[in-house]
Amino acid sequence: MKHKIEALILQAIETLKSESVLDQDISPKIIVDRSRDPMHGDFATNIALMLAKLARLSPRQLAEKLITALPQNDVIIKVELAGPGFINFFIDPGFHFQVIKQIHSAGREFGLSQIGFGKKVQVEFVSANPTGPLHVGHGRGAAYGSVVADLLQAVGFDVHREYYVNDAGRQMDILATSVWLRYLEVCGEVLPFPSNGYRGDYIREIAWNIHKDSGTEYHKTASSVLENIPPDEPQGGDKEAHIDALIDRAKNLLGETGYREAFQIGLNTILGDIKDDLKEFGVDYQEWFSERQLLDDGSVDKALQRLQSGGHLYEQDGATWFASSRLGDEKDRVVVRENGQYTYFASDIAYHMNKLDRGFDRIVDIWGADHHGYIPRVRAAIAALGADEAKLKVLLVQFATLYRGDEKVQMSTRSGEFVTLRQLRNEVGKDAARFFYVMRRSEQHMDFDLKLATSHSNENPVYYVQYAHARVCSVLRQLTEKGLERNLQRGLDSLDLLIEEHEVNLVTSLGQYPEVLERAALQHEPHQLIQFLRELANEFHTYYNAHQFLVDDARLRDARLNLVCAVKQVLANGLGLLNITSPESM
RNA sequence: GCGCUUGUAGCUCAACCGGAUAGAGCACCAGCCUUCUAAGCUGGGGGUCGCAGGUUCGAGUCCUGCCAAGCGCGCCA
Repeated sequence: MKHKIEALILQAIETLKSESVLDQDISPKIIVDRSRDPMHGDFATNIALMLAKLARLSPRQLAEKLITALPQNDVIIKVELAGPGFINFFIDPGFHFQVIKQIHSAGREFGLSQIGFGKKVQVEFVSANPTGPLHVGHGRGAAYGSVVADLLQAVGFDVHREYYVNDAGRQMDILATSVWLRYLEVCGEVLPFPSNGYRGDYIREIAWNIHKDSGTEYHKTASSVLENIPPDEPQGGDKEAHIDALIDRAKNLLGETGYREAFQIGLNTILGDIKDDLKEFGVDYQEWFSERQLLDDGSVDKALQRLQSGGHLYEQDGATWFASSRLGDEKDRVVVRENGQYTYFASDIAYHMNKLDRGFDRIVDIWGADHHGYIPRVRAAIAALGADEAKLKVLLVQFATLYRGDEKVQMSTRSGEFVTLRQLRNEVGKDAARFFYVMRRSEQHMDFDLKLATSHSNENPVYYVQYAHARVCSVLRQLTEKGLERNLQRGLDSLDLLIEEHEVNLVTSLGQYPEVLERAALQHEPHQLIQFLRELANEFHTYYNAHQFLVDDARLRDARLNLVCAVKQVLANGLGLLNITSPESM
């Protein structure tokens, strides 16, 4: 409808151009908005205010001419000039009600569109290091990312969801070594645990399982492990040097293959947990992309060569630098360290080159807000690789500060003290958790009160929306119990009986659903969909309290049932996009 | 110190690429269940949109400065 009016205005402008009221070369952006106040009709445009200067007319004069030039059509019953020069459009109420027919025929498809034109878009999100289970901090990125991806798909993009697995690098070595040291404890060895190691119970579990499956295959004595290892921090040493020495010792004592095996078992176990968690949380990926693969298949080399040939690399202090400051970054960045190892950034350049080479029209990276300083260097890399950096869209998710009542919950992966996503899901349930996470704008800091979220009280707004759905189902059950049947066609033929204010409001809202989806998707703002669903639920509950649906008049009854079934359908569609269930009863 | 993000009702948050009288929920007060689920509805109080300038027909929204909070400024990931 919005687009229809936009088209009409455009025609009117063309007419005025041909009459030389407007210059030929102007091509204004037509903005049509839903009117907030019903007094102002259904839609409004400010186009006359925008173009008044160019037309050398007062806004109201121009609006007058535009209204006159508006082509004949069958949907607009009244056009008004208002205020400083707004043009308000009043839609034929009968036309509003046609949306009920559309909803009944489109069903689950209602609201979907093709404005994405099948463009290929890659969405990468969560990508947490596989060094421990996902915690509630990752939950927001998971919920947000998956809904952003689903929304883009709903409006016609070809979406590829991806998790970048950081299965290389020092953190993974620390993980493997932590597992091995715990394993040695299971074997009966007594040795101090490094302050920089991963201390979570899940490490012990993995160690225990390795011992169960492989016995003493990786067993070495404590003395051979600790011999000549520099002291840990609590003993006055350097914790980094200490853990690095332990990593080297593990590689020496276990040998390349032995170490690799232990490493792999740890990785597989944790990554497996992460995959399970996300799946249970309603998050599905098309691809789990391995960082190690980039290193192993020479992609990182290739990426650096490409930067080299473009003249973007230089040597200094024994390291290789990427001249990112020439491309908008604060300073240049090291890609190959003095010791010959690639930095994390090097593989990230390769990863983004890979994304570009796969032919995505758009690349969406969803990161925690603490990584915002990373954006300029990745943009610089994309530009240096010769690609259009506008293809990259980075969306930041602020961390949720966790509270239990008034008390702030402190979390640290290393110490193993955190609330896992699994715990949250078990306590709150998938529906409430997802709803809660996506309810606010992603850049907005968020207080997540576990006490509130875990309490199954009516304060949780997800129940409010779900309840509206369940109520419609309940009405339909009542209908059957009364021995009545719904006649769809009779209802559709009787839509003109829906004259109550509540009914008009509901139908108007239903008609907005496709616009809401479009906006939420293009602006990457799932909370707009939530907002809409809450409003729709509110209008339904109000209607429910004000009017009886199961009335004696069969025509009115069927018309109303068609309306509430349309509401049910849209609620289910919206909740479905959020991957939240639509219960038949509560 | 520099950079990014945020600042709206007592609390948590909305406000559609600048638009007409800034809206919800929670909390508070007063009402509504012999009628389709009261996890609901109706009404009420509650605001110098952080502060000060600027841009224009019009600013919570854009620009500048200041104040405050979070985050970031490694040859870590």
